[in-house]
Amino acid sequence: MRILQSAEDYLETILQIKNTKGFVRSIDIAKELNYSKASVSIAMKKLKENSYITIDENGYISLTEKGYEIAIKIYERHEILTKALIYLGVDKEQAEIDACKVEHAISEQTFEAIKNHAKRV
Amino acid sequence: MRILQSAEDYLETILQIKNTKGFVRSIDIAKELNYSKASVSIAMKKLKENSYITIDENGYISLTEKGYEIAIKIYERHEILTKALIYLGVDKEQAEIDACKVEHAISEQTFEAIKNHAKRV
DNA sequence: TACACAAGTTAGTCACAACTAACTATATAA
DNA sequence: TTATATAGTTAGTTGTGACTAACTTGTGTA
Repeated sequence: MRILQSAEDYLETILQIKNTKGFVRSIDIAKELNYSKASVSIAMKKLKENSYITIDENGYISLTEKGYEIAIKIYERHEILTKALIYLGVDKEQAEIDACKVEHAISEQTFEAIKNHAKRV
Repeated sequence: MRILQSAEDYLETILQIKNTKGFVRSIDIAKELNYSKASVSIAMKKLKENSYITIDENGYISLTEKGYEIAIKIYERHEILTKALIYLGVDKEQAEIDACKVEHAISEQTFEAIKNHAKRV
């Protein structure tokens, strides 16, 4: 499983729910992303098969180290890109939406360049 | 047909080939994008059906007004985003790749904000 | 006990966008 | 004239990632 945009989104969402709610189930992800239970169920199965997450006997989801690394990377991108766009004058909501798309699209090099630039100005 | 990323890419490529080569056929697009002839053929059929392009009896492709508007928008984004990334220190090649993804992802508002910022610095 | 609700799964469907293989049509060279 | 190369089309396939409908399973309450 090469990591696809959708997998990155799921992992980021799992981290974000974990941080705010303390625990993560499929249903929490479905509500957060506005997806059906079935879609999330299938996605979690794949993430589990590929060792990005574990699911305990009660359905509680945890990130593995491998999963966490991706989640935190995307999460950091999300935060920084959103702030950068807001700084440039974009509405908070639009900044969120666009950051969420851009965070998956850019290379490490481009992200670092943007981050450094943002630090300077 | 809502305009999808792939359609934007095709229209931008048509404009770019037109500008450099003077004329555009399906095969030129296939070579430029590294797609099969079949894929381009099907895509052109859809773009024609939805009045983004016209195709004359010899297979030469032209943008309609509607198609040109999208093509030039994406083309401008591509140019400006690429330059901006290079300015920030990203390799020319990587800047091209990332600009090509980001150009489809961002809203008008975000692009204008980036453009204005780029002008200032 | 029986019903109801919440959470999760499975099966099957759909749209998108690429692919290969095999075909047609046309123009050019041996 | 026949063979070859170029351009384009059609049919069918694949992978991704969403969907609905219908099911199970577990828990808590009348």
